[in-house]
Amino acid sequence: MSRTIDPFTAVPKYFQLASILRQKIEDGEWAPRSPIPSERQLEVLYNISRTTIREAIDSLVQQGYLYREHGRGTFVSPQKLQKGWMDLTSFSEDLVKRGMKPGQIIRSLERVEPPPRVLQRLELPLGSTVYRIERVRLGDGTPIGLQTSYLALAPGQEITQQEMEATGSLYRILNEKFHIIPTEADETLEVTIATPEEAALLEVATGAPLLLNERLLFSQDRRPVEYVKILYRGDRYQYFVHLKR
Amino acid sequence: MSRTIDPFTAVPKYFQLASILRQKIEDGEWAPRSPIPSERQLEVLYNISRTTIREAIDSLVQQGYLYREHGRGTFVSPQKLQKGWMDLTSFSEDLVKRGMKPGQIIRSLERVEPPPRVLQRLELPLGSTVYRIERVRLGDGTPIGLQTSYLALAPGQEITQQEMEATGSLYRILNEKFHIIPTEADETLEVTIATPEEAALLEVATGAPLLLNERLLFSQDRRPVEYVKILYRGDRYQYFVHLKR
DNA sequence: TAATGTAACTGGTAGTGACCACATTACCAA
DNA sequence: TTGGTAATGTGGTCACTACCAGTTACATTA
Repeated sequence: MSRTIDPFTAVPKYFQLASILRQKIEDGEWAPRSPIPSERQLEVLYNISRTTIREAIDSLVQQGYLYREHGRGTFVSPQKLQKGWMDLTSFSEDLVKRGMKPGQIIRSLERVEPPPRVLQRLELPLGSTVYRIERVRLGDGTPIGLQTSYLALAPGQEITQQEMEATGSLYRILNEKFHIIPTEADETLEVTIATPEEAALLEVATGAPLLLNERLLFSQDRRPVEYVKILYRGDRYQYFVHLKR
Repeated sequence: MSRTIDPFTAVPKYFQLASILRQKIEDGEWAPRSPIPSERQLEVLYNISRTTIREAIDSLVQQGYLYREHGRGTFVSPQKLQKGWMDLTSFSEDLVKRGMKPGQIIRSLERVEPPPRVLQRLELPLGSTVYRIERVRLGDGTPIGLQTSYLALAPGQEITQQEMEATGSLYRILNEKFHIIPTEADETLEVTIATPEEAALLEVATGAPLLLNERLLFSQDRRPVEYVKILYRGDRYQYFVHLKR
């Protein structure tokens, strides 16, 4: 891990500095609620202008690593060890955190013409086709959720079952293969009752209470990318979000 | 509505500019996905340095009003008309958006010694007292949710029933009276079953499915401020979040 | 002793000037 | 027509400078 700034690399200095500072925080070198060196001290320490220092600190404040107090200093946030929200809404990571082994059964993976409601959400013209992925999500081998994803991929942009099984993460495929970086999402949650079909797949009684989670994912430029509907077993799942403003 | 920058006010120029730009976006003066004037043009238009221009634009990008494209320009985000998340997690605002009239019955409002689990969440020593507010939330006059808030207020920091009824918003009181600005929150949602007492208050059958929402609110410096538990009627409530990363 | 004021910190705001990296366009040559 | 290329306009990065606005500690004063 670099402890000094390399002025010759293509990596911006503010980014390098932010990495160095983040490292010190994560290593526990700076304790929570303790002040980091003042901006003018950092100026001397790393031989960087205050403009750049502030840019680095700004980004860490934004990410929740630091907080500022006018006239007093900049302090280390008591960290909750949480990564970005994408990790948290990633089903697999989520389960691992709860000490369960994630798994999935891919029920279907194909290009389809979805219900008009889905097209409307994805802001696509009527008659468009999208990629649909139906999965049963497992925790320690037993069903936990029933997930249907609709991806706004142009014809020609395809995902194979091998890719899904190899990476396991749909978001990694979106990122690496199609250069789509999800940045925002709208989610709703409500309670519903299991239909006979859903009950069978989730191995619960018909009429059992379920948690219904719908998500609309947006990319960098705010274009809708994915519409997902997930039905969770009410007795085996707890939804978690971390909100920042 | 200020359409020009006042250099003499205490309000920072970047903030004034951000307000002006936000206004133009909200008024629809600039269409979604259309470019706003370039940073160099704004420099001339408002007689402000590019440093300040960028600071204003940065904040609007952060808030989701604009997005940048390197080499092309800065563009208006297709807005979903959503304010900050605090407004959305505010029960009243939430209901209004759905076309219902919000209401509440304050069942109790007092300083108590809460269960140890609550103290632990609020990072307070055993034996501490907190402010507890129990409310029934109404939509169009009928019960929708059962809310219990625990506030980490020091003895002496009190809230009166009149204040609660006058402002209606707990967060406004926190902000204006105690200068506490909530900036982050952890929330969980899960499905539960109504106990007889809960069923009576919510006017549903015992055993009816409910949506249980727990929230831990943090202030600027990441100190836990409020722990809330809300039980929603499963048939009358849908939880909504907007996520950014 | 207690009040107070001031100096020396902290982060916050703002301007200027320079150069880099990327995208688009117009134009020219093959 | 095609393909390269240079000009130009965009946001991205960085340095240096100046002053404002809170906070704190300590010396001074009443």
